[in-house]
Amino acid sequence: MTASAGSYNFREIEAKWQAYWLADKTFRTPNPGEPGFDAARPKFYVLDMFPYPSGVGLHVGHPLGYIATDIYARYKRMRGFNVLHPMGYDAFGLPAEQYAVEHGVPPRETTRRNIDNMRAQMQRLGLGYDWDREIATTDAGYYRWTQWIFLQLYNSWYDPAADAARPISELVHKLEQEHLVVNFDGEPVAVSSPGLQEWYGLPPGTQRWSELTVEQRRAVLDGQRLAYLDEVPVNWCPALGTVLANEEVTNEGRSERGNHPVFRRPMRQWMLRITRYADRLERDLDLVDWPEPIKLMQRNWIGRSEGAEVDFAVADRDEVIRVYTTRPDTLFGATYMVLAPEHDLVEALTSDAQRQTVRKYVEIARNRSDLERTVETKEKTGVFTGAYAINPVNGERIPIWVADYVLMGYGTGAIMAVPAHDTRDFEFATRFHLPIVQVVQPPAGQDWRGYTGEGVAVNSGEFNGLTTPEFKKRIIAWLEEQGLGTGRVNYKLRDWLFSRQRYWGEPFPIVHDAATGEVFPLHEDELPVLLPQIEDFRPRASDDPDALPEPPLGRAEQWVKVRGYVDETGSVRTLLPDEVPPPGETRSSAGGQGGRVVREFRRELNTMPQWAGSCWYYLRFIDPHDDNALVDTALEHYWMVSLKADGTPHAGGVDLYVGGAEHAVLHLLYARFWHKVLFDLGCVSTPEPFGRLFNQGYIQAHAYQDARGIYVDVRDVQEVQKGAATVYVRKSTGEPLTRGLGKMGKSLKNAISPDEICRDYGTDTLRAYEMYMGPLEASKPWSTRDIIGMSRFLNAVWRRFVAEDGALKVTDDPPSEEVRRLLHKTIRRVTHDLEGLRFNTAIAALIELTNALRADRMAREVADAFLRLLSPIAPHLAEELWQRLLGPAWRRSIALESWPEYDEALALDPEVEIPVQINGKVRSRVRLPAGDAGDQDKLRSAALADAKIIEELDGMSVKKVICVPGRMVNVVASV
RNA sequence: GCCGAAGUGGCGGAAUCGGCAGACGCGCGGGUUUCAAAAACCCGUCCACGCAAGUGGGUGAGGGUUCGAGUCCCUCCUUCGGCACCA
Repeated sequence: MTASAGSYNFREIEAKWQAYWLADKTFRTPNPGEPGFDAARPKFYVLDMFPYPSGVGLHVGHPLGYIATDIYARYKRMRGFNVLHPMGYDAFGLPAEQYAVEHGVPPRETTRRNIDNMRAQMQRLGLGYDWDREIATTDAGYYRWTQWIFLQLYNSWYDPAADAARPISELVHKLEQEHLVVNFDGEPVAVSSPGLQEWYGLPPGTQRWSELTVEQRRAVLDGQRLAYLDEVPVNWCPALGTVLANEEVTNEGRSERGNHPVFRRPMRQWMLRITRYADRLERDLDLVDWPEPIKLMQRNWIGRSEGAEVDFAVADRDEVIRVYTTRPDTLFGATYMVLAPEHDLVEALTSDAQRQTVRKYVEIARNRSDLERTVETKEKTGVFTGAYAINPVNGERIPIWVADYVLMGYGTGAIMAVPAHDTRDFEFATRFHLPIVQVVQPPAGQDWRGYTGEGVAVNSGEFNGLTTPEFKKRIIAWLEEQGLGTGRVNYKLRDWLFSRQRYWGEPFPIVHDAATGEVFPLHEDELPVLLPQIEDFRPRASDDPDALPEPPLGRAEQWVKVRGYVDETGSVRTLLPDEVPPPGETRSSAGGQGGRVVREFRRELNTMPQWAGSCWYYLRFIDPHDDNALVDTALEHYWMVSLKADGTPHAGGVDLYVGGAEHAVLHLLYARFWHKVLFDLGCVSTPEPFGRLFNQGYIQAHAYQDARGIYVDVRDVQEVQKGAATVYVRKSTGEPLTRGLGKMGKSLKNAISPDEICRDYGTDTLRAYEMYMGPLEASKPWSTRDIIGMSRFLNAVWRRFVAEDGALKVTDDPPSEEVRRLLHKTIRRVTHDLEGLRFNTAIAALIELTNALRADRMAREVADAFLRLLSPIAPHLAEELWQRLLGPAWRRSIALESWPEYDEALALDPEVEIPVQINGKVRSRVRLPAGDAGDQDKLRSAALADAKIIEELDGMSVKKVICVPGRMVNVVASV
C-alpha cells in the first residue's frame, strides 16, 4: 500500500518529528537541582513494566501499555506536572540466554543487539521516554547495586521486636548484651529481665551467646539472615540445567519456560527469607490503589490462615507430635493423625511390624514428582505406622498414619485428621475404613458427613452447643491454659529460592573459604563482581533427573579464585597477587578474632534469578548514573513521596505503574519485598513501591488450525464468502481451516508486527487504533481491517487544517456558538477520559468534534485547542499541524505546551430536550431552557402541558410524577 | 474443586449516580463525483410488522427490588484468568 491521494504524508512527518524529539531531548526530565528543573510543578512518576529484549521482535500486543502510558505522561506534562517516564531493559535471565544459545553468540552480544533493536522500535512508535535515563539490568553500573542490595539482605535479620529488618550487627549486639538468648532450636529469644538472669535463671532450654562455639554462633546468625544458604527441596529442571522458584513451575509440575519436567530434589541453594515479611506484604495491600483481583491473587499466594498448634502425645513413648489446624474446634472429631512422608518422626515411631511397608511408602513418595502427585490426587495413598497418639481433649488413642497428602512444607508437616469435617480426611478415612465422628452440626437439611462449614458443636463434651467461631476462641484459650497448644497464624508463602545455575545473571557478591568452605560476603567496596567472559556459557542440560547442576561460572577458572582477607566487619576484601593486607583486625560477627591472614577463596558459582534486576529498577530510573548510591536520598524522596489530597503521605512512590496481570504474584511480590527491606534499612522513604497499579489487557488475535489441529500462519489464510457464511481457507492449498481466538504470539502463528502497520498506515494510526479498540484493561481481538477507521480519522483531521494546495485552512474569525460549545464539551470529555485512562472514549469525542467541523473553515481558537487535545494520542500529526498553525511564531514542541481549559458556562446547552415517560415508556419529548430543566416544578409542568402527553393520559389518573432534574420525567398513571 | 473477571447489533465497543440502550469506529446497503477505479463526500443500518407516521420486542437464561434495571439482589448457563491435597 502506498500513501494515496487522500492521505497526508505520514511517513515524512513521523520521521521528521521522531528525529526532532531525539535531537531536541524534548522528553528529558531534569532532576531537582539540575538546570531546567521547575520546583513549582508537582511530580508524577509514570512507569511501564520494562521488557525483556528477547530478540524475536515485538508484535502489536507488546506496546499496548507503552502507548497508554505515553499518552498519559504527555497529558500529565501538559497539565503542569514534572513527569518522570523512563524506559529500560530487563536483560538478564533465561529468554536472553536461550536466544543466545540458539544463535551461538555470547548473551552479552545478543542482548546489546536486541536492546538496540527494541529501542529503535519504541522510538518508531513515537514513545516520549527520557532516553538519558535508559538502563539495562545487565550493565555493571546497574547490577553493582543489585549485588549491593543482596549484601544488605545477607547482612540483615528480621527483628520481631521492631517488626522490621535490622543490620545483623544489632542482633549480635543484643546477643552479646544478653537481651536475647538462644533457644534449643537455635532461635534468638527475648529475655524478660536482662541482667536479672543471675537470680531468675535463663528460660528453660536456652543458652547465652558467650556459651556458644563459633560454629554455633554462625549457625544462629545464618538462621536469621534475610539471605541464607540452605539444603532445601527445590524444583530441579535437568533440561534447563537449573533450579527454579515455585513461582516458575506450572501446576502440572513443568517449567514455566520451555515446559520441561521439574523434579523435587534437596539441594544447597541461596534463599531469601521473604516469609518474615508475609504479614506486612499481606497487610500493606490495604495501602495501595491496585485492582482488587490482583490484591486478592497476592493474598491467596501469601495464604494467611489463623488457627492453632496442638501437641499430641505419642502413646507409650516420650514423643510429642505437633500439628497445625485452622479448626481447633473439631479436635473432638480427630480420629487419626497423619505425618508427611518426610516428617522427622516417621522413622522413630514406626513399629517393627510396619517398618518395611512404611519405608517402601516413604521411598516411593519421595521420588514422586509434583506432576505424579497431582495426577494421582483421585486416589489417596498412605500407610499405618503402627503407633498411636493420645487426643488431648478426650484421651482417646488414635492411629498415626503416613500419607503424601500431607505436605512437609506447610504448618508442621503433621495433621490431626477430622474425617467428618474435612474433605481430604473424609476421602482418606473412607478408603482405609477409619472411624468418622461428627462434631459439627450443620444447618438444617445438610448432611454432616464431609461438611466443612461452620455450625454448632456436638460430641465435644463441655463445649457442646458453641458456634464454630466461639468454640475456636474458647478451645485455644483452654489449650494455652493446659500448655497443650497455642493460637497461631500460618502462611502458604515459602522462602524465595534465589540461585540459578545459569551464566546470564548477576554473580553473587559471596566467596567461600577454599579450605573450610565457610561463607563470606564481599565488602561493598569490592562491587561490582563482574560477570566473567567465558567461551562456553551453555548450561549442562540433561534428561537424567539425577544429574547434578553444574553452574557455568565454574568454567571461569581464573575468576573463581580470589585472594584476600577478612576485615573487621567480617567482609572479605580482595588482594592483588603480590599485595599484603593493611594492618588491622579480622573479626567476623560469629567470632574468630585475630590478625589479618591472607586466605584463598572461591567465588560463589550460582547467579541470581531473572527477578533480581526487576525488583528495584524503578528506583534506579530516578538517579541512573549515581556511582555513590543505588539512588540519591533527596532525589528518591522527591520522585517517590507524594501526598494525598488531604496532605497525608501516599503509600507508595510510583504514581502509575502499568503492566500485564501475569506479574501479579512474581515480580510484584518480590519487588514489594525488596522495597520493604530497603525501607526498613532507611534506603527509601515509602512503605510500598507502587502506589497505583493498572493492568492492561491482552491483545488477542484469531488463530487458524487445519484439520489436524496444526496452526496455520495468519498470512496464509484467506476469508471466503460462501452464501451467508464466511469460511476460512489456506491460501496456498485451499483447505478449510477452523478459526479460534487466543493471545497473540509465536505459538499460535498469529503475531502481527507493529513495523508493518506503521509502514502501511503510520505510527499515529497504530497508536490511535490500539487505544480505540476498547478499554485498556480489557482483552480484545486485533482486527487489521478496523485500522482503516483511525486512518480515515487522522486524514480527516489533516484535511480540516490543510487545503489541497498545502495552504492552512485556519481563519482568525471566532467560531460559531455551537462549535465553541462543542469544543468546550469535547475538552471536558477528553480531559476526564484521559484522566481515567479511558482512551477509547476520548478518541470517540475527538472524532465527533472532527465530524462536526466538516463544513467550517476552522477557527484558530478551535484549531489551537483541538491540536493540544490530539497531541498525546497522535503526536506526530499534532506536532506538524501545530508548527504550521503557529508559523513563524513556532518555538517548541506541542508536548511542552499547556493542556486546554474548558469553561462550564461555554459548554452549557441553552436549551435541552427532556424525554417524558408514561409508566416508564418514552411517549414524548419537551424542549425547555437549560435553567428550567434543572427545576423539578418547571419540568413537571412542562411535561404535563405537552400535547402528546395530555392525549396519552386521556382516561387515566396521574398517581405520581417523578422528575429527574436535567434528565427526564416519568408520569406514573393508571386507568 | 475453590477464588476472580466478563457475557450488549453482523464485528470492536458506548451508556460518571439506577434515568432516552446501541455513542464512536468497522462492515454492509444506497447515492454523489469519475471514462473507469481508488480515495473522498452524503444518506441509511438492533430485530419484527408497516409505504410511512408509528407500534411491539430487545443488553447470556430465569426470578426479584424499584415509578424506572445493561447497571442493584438471588439462582443458573457460558467464556476467560488465577490457585489447586496449604489441614
